[in-house]
Amino acid sequence: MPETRWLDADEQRTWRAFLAATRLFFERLDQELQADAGMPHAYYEVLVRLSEHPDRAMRMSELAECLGSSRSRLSHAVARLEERGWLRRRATPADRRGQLAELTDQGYVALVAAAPGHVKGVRTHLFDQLSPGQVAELRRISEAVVEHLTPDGDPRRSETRPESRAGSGA
Amino acid sequence: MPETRWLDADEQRTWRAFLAATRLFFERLDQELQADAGMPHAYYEVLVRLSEHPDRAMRMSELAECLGSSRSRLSHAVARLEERGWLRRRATPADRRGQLAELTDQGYVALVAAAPGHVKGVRTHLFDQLSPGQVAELRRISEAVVEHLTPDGDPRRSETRPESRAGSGA
DNA sequence: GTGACGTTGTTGAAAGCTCAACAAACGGCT
DNA sequence: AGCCGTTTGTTGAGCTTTCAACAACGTCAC
Repeated sequence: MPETRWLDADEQRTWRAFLAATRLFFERLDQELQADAGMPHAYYEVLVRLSEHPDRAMRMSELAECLGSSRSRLSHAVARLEERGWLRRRATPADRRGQLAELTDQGYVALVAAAPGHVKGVRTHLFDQLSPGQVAELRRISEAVVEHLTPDGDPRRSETRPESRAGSGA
Repeated sequence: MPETRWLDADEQRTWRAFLAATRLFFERLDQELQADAGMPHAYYEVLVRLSEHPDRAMRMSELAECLGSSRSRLSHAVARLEERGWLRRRATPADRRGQLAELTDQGYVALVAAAPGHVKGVRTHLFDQLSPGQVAELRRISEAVVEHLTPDGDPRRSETRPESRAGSGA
């Protein structure tokens, strides 16, 4: 086994700052969303992705993949969201294994109500704290990490274009 | 209520890349740590902080603060870690409310065993994917976000210096 | 068609986190 | 001393995530 290359003082500081920043940021975002809209960020993302897709419906597996979620997690989440009436499940036409998750009108309303506060949080706690150059660099950094951690041929990479913009923004 | 400033296409792309990167990265780190050392990253951090402190012991409240954790979360975590024999709780000398969390030898051994694999993960999945300039920028970005989200007078900001380096590295 | 293998989605249990409520102890004030 | 507000740490319930197991279906070779 090769010798361990420990983090030097600078790297250590970067690493801890990164840990603190992401933790503080995502916790804050989650708290705000929970308080304002009664849902965790993970659920919000489900609604967003559905709202951007034709018919506001998507196959479970496709949805899981573009969210970077496990099938199990999505299954549980969709069950909860269905209880609240924010989406419903339907069978797929061609594949009898498949399930479609479809956003309901009620779910769309909940999304539209939640979106402004959420976008405001993202701006206030992230973008507004950075210079334009830092935003650009953050994107390159993020894309490098995603590229590294994404298995080849993963469709997630080409799913990043904005689709319809209906009631989302984040 | 002021008009919502939605994310434009560029911001949207940055935001989604950032989401994907942090999710992929932290999930991977957690999986590796769970597989190699049988603990989630949150627990690993507890052991690290204790190992860096004099006597390998810290007050619960201080520990919670420097970890950016709620007292409740820490309490549950410490209970679990105590069950495994990786730390123990002791009363504090001067304050009868206080509890000290103290790393055991067994806990130290577990930490030393886990550290190399963890540091390797941090390098492989983060630092090695970035140029030196990007690492520096990531630090500035992170520190800006931390500064923004940290209540004034929060001691966390001055807790970032490397203490002893004993068996940690991350 | 049959069989082997991969895919899809769900389920239940265990683990971790959040939140609100709480008891115990501290500190300052009168 | 007594009182009041604050701090400390814990607890239990509820919720989300993980993990392994599973049933149902599709696909491909034969």
